[in-house]
Amino acid sequence: MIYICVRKHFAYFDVYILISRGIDCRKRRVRAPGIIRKNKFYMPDFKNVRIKDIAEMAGVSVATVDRVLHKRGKISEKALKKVMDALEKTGYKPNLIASTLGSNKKYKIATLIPNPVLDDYWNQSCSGVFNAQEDWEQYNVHIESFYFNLHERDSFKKVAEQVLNFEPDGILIAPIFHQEANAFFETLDERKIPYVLFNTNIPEAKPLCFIGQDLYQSGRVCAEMLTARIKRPGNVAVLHINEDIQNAVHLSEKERGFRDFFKDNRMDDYNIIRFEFENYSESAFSRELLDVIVQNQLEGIFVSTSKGTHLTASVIDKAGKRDIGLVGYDLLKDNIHYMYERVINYLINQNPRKQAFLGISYLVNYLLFKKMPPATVLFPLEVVSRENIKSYLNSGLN
Amino acid sequence: MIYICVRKHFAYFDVYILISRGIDCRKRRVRAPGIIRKNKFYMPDFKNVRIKDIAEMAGVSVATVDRVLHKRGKISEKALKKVMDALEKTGYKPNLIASTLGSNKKYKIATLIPNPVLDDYWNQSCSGVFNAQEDWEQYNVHIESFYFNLHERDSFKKVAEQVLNFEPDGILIAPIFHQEANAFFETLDERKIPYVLFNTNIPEAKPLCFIGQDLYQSGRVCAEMLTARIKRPGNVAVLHINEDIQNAVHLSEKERGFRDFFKDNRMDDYNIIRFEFENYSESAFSRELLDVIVQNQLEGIFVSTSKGTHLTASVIDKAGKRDIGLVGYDLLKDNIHYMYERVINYLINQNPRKQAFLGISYLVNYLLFKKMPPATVLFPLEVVSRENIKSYLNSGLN
DNA sequence: TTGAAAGCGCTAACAA
DNA sequence: TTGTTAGCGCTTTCAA
Repeated sequence: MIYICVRKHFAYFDVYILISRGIDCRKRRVRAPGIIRKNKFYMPDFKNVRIKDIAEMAGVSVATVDRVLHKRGKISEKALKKVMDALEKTGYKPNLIASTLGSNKKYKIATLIPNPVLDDYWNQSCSGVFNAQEDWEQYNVHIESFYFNLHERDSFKKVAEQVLNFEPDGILIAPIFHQEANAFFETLDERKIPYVLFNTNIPEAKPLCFIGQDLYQSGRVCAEMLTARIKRPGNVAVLHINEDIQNAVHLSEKERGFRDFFKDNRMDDYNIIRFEFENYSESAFSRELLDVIVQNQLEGIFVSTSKGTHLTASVIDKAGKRDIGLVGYDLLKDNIHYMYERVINYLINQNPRKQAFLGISYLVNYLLFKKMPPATVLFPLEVVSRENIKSYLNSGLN
Repeated sequence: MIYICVRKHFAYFDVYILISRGIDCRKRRVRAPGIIRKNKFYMPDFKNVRIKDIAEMAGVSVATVDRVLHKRGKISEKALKKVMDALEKTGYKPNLIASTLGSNKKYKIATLIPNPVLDDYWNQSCSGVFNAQEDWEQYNVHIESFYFNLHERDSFKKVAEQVLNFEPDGILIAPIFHQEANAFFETLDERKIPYVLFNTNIPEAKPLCFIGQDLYQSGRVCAEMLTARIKRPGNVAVLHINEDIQNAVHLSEKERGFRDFFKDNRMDDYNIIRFEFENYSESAFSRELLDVIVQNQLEGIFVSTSKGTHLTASVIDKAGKRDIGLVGYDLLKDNIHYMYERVINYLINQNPRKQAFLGISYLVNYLLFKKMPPATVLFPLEVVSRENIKSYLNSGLN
């Protein structure tokens, strides 16, 4: 039980909280006597409840309370009950600052993502990791980045091995290669190493959290924006331009959303055609795509990948076909260029930088403060156009 | 001087750092012997330099080092030099966590914003404050909200007085009333109370930070989206619907951007007409607006305020004029409704919740960790449509 | 002008 | 199963 004793002292109140066994636990001189709501004591100027207070209330030691809080060691039923009671009554919240300082642990976090050198998209993820690194270095967390080759499954396997050797306390992973990733997750689950997934979801995995976007809905948004741009209905192409088939599911979800938008809005006067380009040389791609455009008299194009977006834009630009609507993904350097050039009309921002940044934050908060992240975080489907693109480029990680 | 002594021990290294006077300050068994860069020692697994280390290097006490670090109290030239030297050599960085814990200070933050009861926009700001409150309460920061009446300048003055009496360590302000706010800022500057501005910028003020949006550009985005929606050029209206003229500058910036978009894109086939509605009763407003719509054969409407957006939508809806394009502001409950109802086509999200949340975060980080926020934070101009609105509603404060 | 020492709230090793 | 105690790195009071 909590008893409160208030004595007026000029403009102030002397406040005592008497906790259980009649112990005068605290005394403070404050401006207002505070209030009790739901059996809990609230006082603006007042100290928070500490472990020590809980211990005194429950008639046990701080170590016992600590054991209850962290579910470690063994505790008698009786002690457990008393502590839980006190916790409940006071609405105890741990002081995370004291906790990190006290534990004085060092945490190692690994990232397992595609090599940023060859791909601006992953380069942006990378920069998100670096930003997080700066934020957390004072908290005794060390982040080590491991990069695999986006085009080689074996590279993923090999680098995953390196990550294991690093013995991280947590990992941020872009699980591009479904199968290889799954094998890796098994090891992680065994060793109880928590991991956060981003960009690509793997349904079988049991990560701390997945960070990404709703791909189906993202396809719908692209359809919405593309049709807003197109003046007269006609042929519309879905282009899957990727280096490997790994992304198959990923991309077809977007296509499904894209097509459903037309269906649901009864836009029967549009004809949607699908094309895939895989492992093409640039000149071959250029030729093929041009063929597609001319032969089908395309009114609009939806590209399902970020890199594919500027590859397509480049072809359209060279062919002088700017009247074709073009919608794609992400604020890559080249995409930004073609947006200003009015070749690309809309970009959906997948925000790789923020995805990575948030992933690290979740990991750190989990390790340091035992704070559980949400199981799934789906980022907003940001529509970027010529007029608002700068506002996105200038805005940080807020 | 820093001396390092490394001894190989199987796969590990015993590392000693010998700091000045030959004191063996630390010994750790680590995986790699670390490196020296720019005369500083870096070691992944290694402890940071502490005040104690500096004190030992300089041959003084920790108290003296603390005095140097915080420029408080008097120190002899000699001691100062020695400490500065050690600080320099080691690249000392304070442990902010220990610092906050040690000082055990309590911070009071006040918010000075319009009363949330009557306006969903400010209600959302409010909820951002509450979210921040939850995040920070365990860190000994107490947030007190002070509300003024959006329609009365005097109320701002009065409540500002109350804020002062509360003696806050920092304030978050939505400075709706230009003049009154300026007077308030003077007092704050005098008393050296830091404040963060959000929503409305006041050029003369010297806040810690301003959080808002680029209003001009926001008007341009609205024009862009509205014209994407409109099928054939024609009359377009700019509607300023507000309860008072205070927002004048605020709103005309948006209008300027809106108009410039048409100019810059040579869309001469559009005719832009401006209307103001002030202090109307709902029925009068409804009648007047309907008049405007019919008489001008409007193709599209741009509403510059969030509340005005659903007021307009309601009129359009009742009149069954859904073919008129409508673009406005913010994810207010009523706006969301009319977006699903296909009356509103696009909303620009000003994100009042996040603006307030971030404002508090900046204030707390400044007070607790001496972390300086950016001078200006302009939020991205988020385009919200029927297809991506859910992704915005579901996403939290990330 | 300086230093010793007692906190801040929590953790964890050790003893009982 | 429980309690005691010495940290974590910094601040701050008090005495010298």
